[in-house]
Amino acid sequence: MVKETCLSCDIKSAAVGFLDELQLKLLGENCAEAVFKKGETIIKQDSLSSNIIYLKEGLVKTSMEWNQKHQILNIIKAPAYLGIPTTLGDKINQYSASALLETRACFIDIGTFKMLIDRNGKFAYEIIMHLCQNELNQYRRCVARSQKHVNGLVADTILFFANDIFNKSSFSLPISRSEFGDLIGTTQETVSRVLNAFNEDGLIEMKGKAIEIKNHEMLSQISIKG
Amino acid sequence: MVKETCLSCDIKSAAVGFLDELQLKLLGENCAEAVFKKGETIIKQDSLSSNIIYLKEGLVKTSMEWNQKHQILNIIKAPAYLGIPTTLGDKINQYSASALLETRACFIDIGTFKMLIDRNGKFAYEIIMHLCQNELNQYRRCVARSQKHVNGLVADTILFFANDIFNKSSFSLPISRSEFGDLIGTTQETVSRVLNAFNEDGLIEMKGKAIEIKNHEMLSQISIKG
DNA sequence: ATTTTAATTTGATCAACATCACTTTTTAAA
DNA sequence: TTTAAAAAGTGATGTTGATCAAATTAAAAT
Repeated sequence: MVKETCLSCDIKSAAVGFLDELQLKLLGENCAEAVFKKGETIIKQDSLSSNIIYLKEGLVKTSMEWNQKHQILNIIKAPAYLGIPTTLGDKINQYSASALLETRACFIDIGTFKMLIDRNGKFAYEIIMHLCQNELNQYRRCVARSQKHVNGLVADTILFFANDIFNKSSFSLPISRSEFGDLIGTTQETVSRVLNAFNEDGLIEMKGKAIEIKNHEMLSQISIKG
Repeated sequence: MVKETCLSCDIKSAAVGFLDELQLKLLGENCAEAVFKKGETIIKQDSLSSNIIYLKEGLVKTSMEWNQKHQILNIIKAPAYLGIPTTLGDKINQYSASALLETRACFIDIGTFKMLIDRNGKFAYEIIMHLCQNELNQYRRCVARSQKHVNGLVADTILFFANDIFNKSSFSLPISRSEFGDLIGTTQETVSRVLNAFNEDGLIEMKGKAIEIKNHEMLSQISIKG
């Protein structure tokens, strides 16, 4: 198998787009691609953080465990970086990441990543922008989660998958009811009840994991009102 | 009044510590210091974001408003940067910041800040580290807030002020009961009740805003158990 | 000093959602 | 195909903390 070089990669991140040929070569020599099946762990909380990860294809959740409970922090769709905060911010991984769908990921050596930040200001700036936007999103999620009621949060999540992840109003939910609960800070039972209520009311048409949005308008209303 | 130059500033950030003389001069020519009284707004949500702010002295809260309710995102003690995510991540400020105590702050021109990132890799790397650590803290706070009960959150907050902000077990709470509620996602009534219960039980000694921790051990237990 | 305004406390009631217990359905394994 | 195991649905009950209402205290303003 011929190793794909970063030079020829057609799904470069915005940051990598600013690297020159030499830097791309350096990156290519210090990264490795791996494929994760649905459910497989990519980053394990409490293990040593060792690589920056760039997702080329797939869908990933990040989650943090605390007192046996765990909470989903984020759902990340390729192409995107994964785990920069936990890799650069701490020696030990502060959260886990696992594949929600089959996922292809490049593992980039930290030393190389640091070197690129050091040598290429445009690269560094793109990484900074990315971190800033991430943090803003995190703030928004956190505020929503603590201020909206479950109906609003469930509506939010359905719209999130439809609009941001799958770009269509009909999709297969890539998470269980229990994970859905971990994402919005509630229990699987409550998620089940709310989803079924939405189904009854004709807002969505649902069979198992298959969801189709039937009333986008009403769902947005519920999302906004909370 | 003689303008204090960044060169002679003795509370430089770690990042600024990596700047050379020329870059320090550039920074000094493109920043301005201002003093905010307790309660004054430093960053206003929904206004245009225009400067990176470096806090030299004081204490600040950042908060996000949504549906008339607002939530405190963070309490930031000088010396520290303020508002990098909202300034670099969006044209419009996504959150507000206001002084909890009298605060001295340097306003740094965005263009200059970007230039420093571009020209000095060590500077950029320090900023990146700072953003990463911030994001990890934000994750922890968010998980705690949605998984702990109010007793645990109130205990957390008392310990936070004692350990991280004032470095002593006796201090004057720089926020109202209502702000305390916004910080942990509850109401002023609930905060009042819990604080008074802690007072009754001898965990703290409280008179108005003055708080003294009497039982550090027990408070930590409550904080951990949630 | 007195009035006004805001912050805090306290009590009573209520609603949202968790928890528990159990059934049903789906998926995976043997 | 059958069995086992996980996921999802449903009802009954309970708890936490919100909400509403009012009193008290503290802080500003005149």
